[in-house]
This record gives sequence, structure tokens and C-alpha cells, in this order.
Amino acid sequence: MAAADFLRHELGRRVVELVGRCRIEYDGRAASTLASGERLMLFKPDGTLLVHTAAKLKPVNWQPPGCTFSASVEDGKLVVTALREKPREMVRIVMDDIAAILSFALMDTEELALVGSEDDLQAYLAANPQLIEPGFSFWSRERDSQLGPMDLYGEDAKGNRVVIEVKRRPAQVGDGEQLRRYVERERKARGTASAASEGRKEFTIRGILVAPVVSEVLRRYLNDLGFEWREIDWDKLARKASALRGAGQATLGRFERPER
Amino acid sequence: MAAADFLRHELGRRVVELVGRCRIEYDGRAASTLASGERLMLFKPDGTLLVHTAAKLKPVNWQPPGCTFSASVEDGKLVVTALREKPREMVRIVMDDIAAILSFALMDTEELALVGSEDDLQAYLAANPQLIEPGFSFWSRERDSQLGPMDLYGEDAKGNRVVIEVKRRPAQVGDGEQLRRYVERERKARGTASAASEGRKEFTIRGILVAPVVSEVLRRYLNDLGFEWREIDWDKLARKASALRGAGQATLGRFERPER
DNA sequence: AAATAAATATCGTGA
DNA sequence: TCACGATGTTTATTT
Repeated sequence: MAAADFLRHELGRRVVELVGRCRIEYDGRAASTLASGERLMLFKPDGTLLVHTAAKLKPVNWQPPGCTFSASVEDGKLVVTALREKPREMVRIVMDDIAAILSFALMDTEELALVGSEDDLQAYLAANPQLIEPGFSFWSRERDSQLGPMDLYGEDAKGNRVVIEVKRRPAQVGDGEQLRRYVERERKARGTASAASEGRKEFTIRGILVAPVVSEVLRRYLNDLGFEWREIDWDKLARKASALRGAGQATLGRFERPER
Repeated sequence: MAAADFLRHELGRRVVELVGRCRIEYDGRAASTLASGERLMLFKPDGTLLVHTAAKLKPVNWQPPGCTFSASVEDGKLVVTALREKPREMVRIVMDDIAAILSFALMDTEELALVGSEDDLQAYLAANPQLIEPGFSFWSRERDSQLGPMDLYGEDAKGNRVVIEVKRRPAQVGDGEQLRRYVERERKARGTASAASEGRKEFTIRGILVAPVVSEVLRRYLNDLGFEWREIDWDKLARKASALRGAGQATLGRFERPER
């Protein structure tokens, strides 16, 4: 079959597009079937498969990069499969009717430049500690600290340690749980340290959640745990954050590291 | 321009595909720029935009359903924008070179039938309480309970209440936090109830996490909190779960509801 | 390879 | 409309 021959030659080499009426089965972490209908399939050279219908952003079926494609003819119908190892998953497409088969090279050496990620917002906060409160200073950001996973770590005007969790989106209760775990781990580590070396100053460890919006349920949750929150509208700051990203990290470098 | 005219007629009516060299800007919750390169764009009738390069599953730029498309010509170049309200976001595509413009109707009345979701696994557990432990029985599933958000709720052989959190994938520490929150909320509610009505029997409230894999860190976390876990390989059960899905719910219906 | 957390997450559901 | 939780999440990063 000409279609199968074309696919066998193009799959894995160029971006292949297949449009038409088809049935699709998936079996792997879960399993699905999709009865006959018209869809648009994309097979990328890196082993990615996307099956799109006329609606929604997410593909109705898909396969992440790394798959092996194969094309065959069964009962006179074109059958294309995408096989993935680890986890072992397969998508099998049976074409009832082919509307179009195309292939494109899609040469592209450029990478997306994105600003406004959580990392940018962390950097902006690090360069503007007064956004947390007067007299506040940062010790470290997650990336360059050995403290364990937490977004920002610092010290307030009274010398209390502060663990800060930053969210770029409206915060929910799960984000409060994350902060709780980090604060508790830090309190535990601090407690152990104090016990080991007598006479060491005892610190209170505060927890602050920073997000554009903090839901009412989350506020109650944080209140119950004795934690705080700050609502900051990143939209107004995102551009500055991007401009200050490098400067923010340089500034952080001037602060001393905790002695742990 | 013929291309712009074609797009103005087709955008929002059919699935439109645009292939070629372009520059792309995004501004909204975050912001991004993408220098000139060859990509494949899909514009769906429901206002979805996808921009795909030759690699990766996720589009390099996109816009969820509900956007307004517009096509124009600037400096002799085709410009297509996708505008979204709430949040206000825009993707702007400037075509340096057009390789192809196509449109498809993509008639499709079928819906994906998927088995092996967390909901299926809950149903399977509900129909097979002995998978938790001998003598265990379920009271409710989240969908039909008024208890608040938790996956499964039941009672062990000794009359203790048990909160169960189900995961279809390997569980992580965050999942333990979720269980913790549900158990604590239940303990709190139970405590209040007991205080209100004297002489009521006091129940211990256990927490059990059920997942195919429970990581070592999570096990420590659960142990510290006095919670338990069960490792269940859903792969062996998914098919049965789908067959028993309806039966599982019917079985649950025969159990009494908690009196809260 | 496993674990951890972000994402312009998206998507469905329930209040 | 908002909040919450699942997703066949995917992806990047670190251990």
C-alpha cells in the first residue's frame, strides 16, 4: 500500500501528519478505546505521537517522546502503532479512511525564552525582601542551598528563621501542606542541632506562603498552623523580575550561608 | 492577501493548519518569545491554538479553548493572533514564510472510553475490601459521601474508622500530606462530635495510603505519623476493576451511612 | 534510575 | 465562578 510505504519511509525522519477516519486503542498505565471518527495525527521524529480531535487543547490520545512507530496493512486498512518501553504502552491506530498524509521537516534551532516562571519570582523576591516585611533578609534560594527543598530561606528583624514557599498561581491547600512539611523538617533539624550543641540560641521558625491569591480555606489552614501569607500580584512585577533575575542571584551571593 | 482571507473564513469554523517559518510572542500569566523557525500551528473551532515544533509532546506555545482568532497582514507578512479573556492572554504569530495552509472538518461524535482511572480503582477496592485487610468494610466513597473530600472511608474489624487515600501512580510525599490533612480533619470533627454527645464511643481514626509503589521517604513520613500503606499492583486488577465498576457502587449502597 | 516539584499546566466536578 | 483534586499528566532537575 502506498500510504504504508510512505509512512515507513517518513516516520521517525520528519514530522508526519495523518488525517482521516480512524479507530484508536491505547493500553498501558491505563487503557482506552476510541470508536471511529475523524482525527488529526502527528508523528514527530523524536517518537512523539499526538492524536487531536476538533476540540480541546489536550490530545485525545498520545505517546510521549521515545516511541517506536510502525506502519502496516491489515484487512486492507492502514494500521499505525506507537510503542513505548518503560512503561510499556502502545497506541494502535486503524485507519478507516485517509483524508491526507503529509510530512514536514520543521527545521527549528530556536528555544523558547520565557519570563515570569516561579524561578523568576523567587529571584525578584530575593532582590526585594521588603516585600515580605521590613527588616527581612534572605539567606538562600533552593537552587544554591544545601538546606533541602524549600523555595526561600531567610531571617526576620528579630532573628527568627523563615521558610518561604512561592507560588506563581493562586495558592491552594496543597501548597500549604508543602510549606508545612518544609517548616516541620526545618524545625526538626534545628531542634536536633540545638540538642547536639548546648547553649545554642533557639530560633523560632516561621512559615510564609507567597502567592497572587490565597484561598479562604487555605488561610484558615495556615492560621491553624500558625503560618502566614502574603498576596503579591506578580503581573505588576514580572517584567522587573526578569530584568533583575541575574542581579538578584548576585545579591544573594553576598549573604552568608547558614552554618549547618 | 489570499492566505489572510482564507484564514478569516476558516478560523473558528474548521480545524485550520498553518505550517511555516514564524516568530511567536506570548503574553499573559507569563510571557515568552520564540525567534524565527519552522513550526506547525493548529487552530481549532473551539478557540484552541497549538504550536508544535519537531520535538516533544507539549506544544511550544498554545492557547486553551475559548480564544478569539484573528488574521491580518502587516508589512506584507501574515499575522495571526489568539486572544483569551480571563486570564487575559495573547499569542501572536508572525509568518516569515508559509509552507502550507490547510483546513479540515474533523467530524467526530465519539468519546474516549478509558479504564484504569483512580475512580475505577476506588470502585475495585470498594468491592474488594479484603485487599485492605480482613474484616474491613467501606462506608462511603467520595463521590457519594457528605463527609468531605477523601477517597474512601470505612471501618476495620475493631470498629476503628479508617480514611483511605488511593493513588493510581507511585505515591510521593505530597500524597502522604493529603492523607494527613484528611485524617486530621476527621479526627477534629470526631473529637467535636464526641464532646457534644457524652458517652459516645471513642474511635481511633487510622489513615492508609494505597498505591502501586510507596517510596522509602514516604514510608518514613507515614510511619512518623502513625499511618499505614498498602502496595497494590493495579495492572493486574485494572480490567476487573472496569468490569466491577458498577457492581462496586451497588455494593456500597447497601452499607449504612455515618450519622454525622 | 528514582524522587521531587513546577507548569502559561489542563480538565472535570461540585458547591 | 471558584476551589479542589486527578491526569495515561509531561518536563526539568537533582540525587
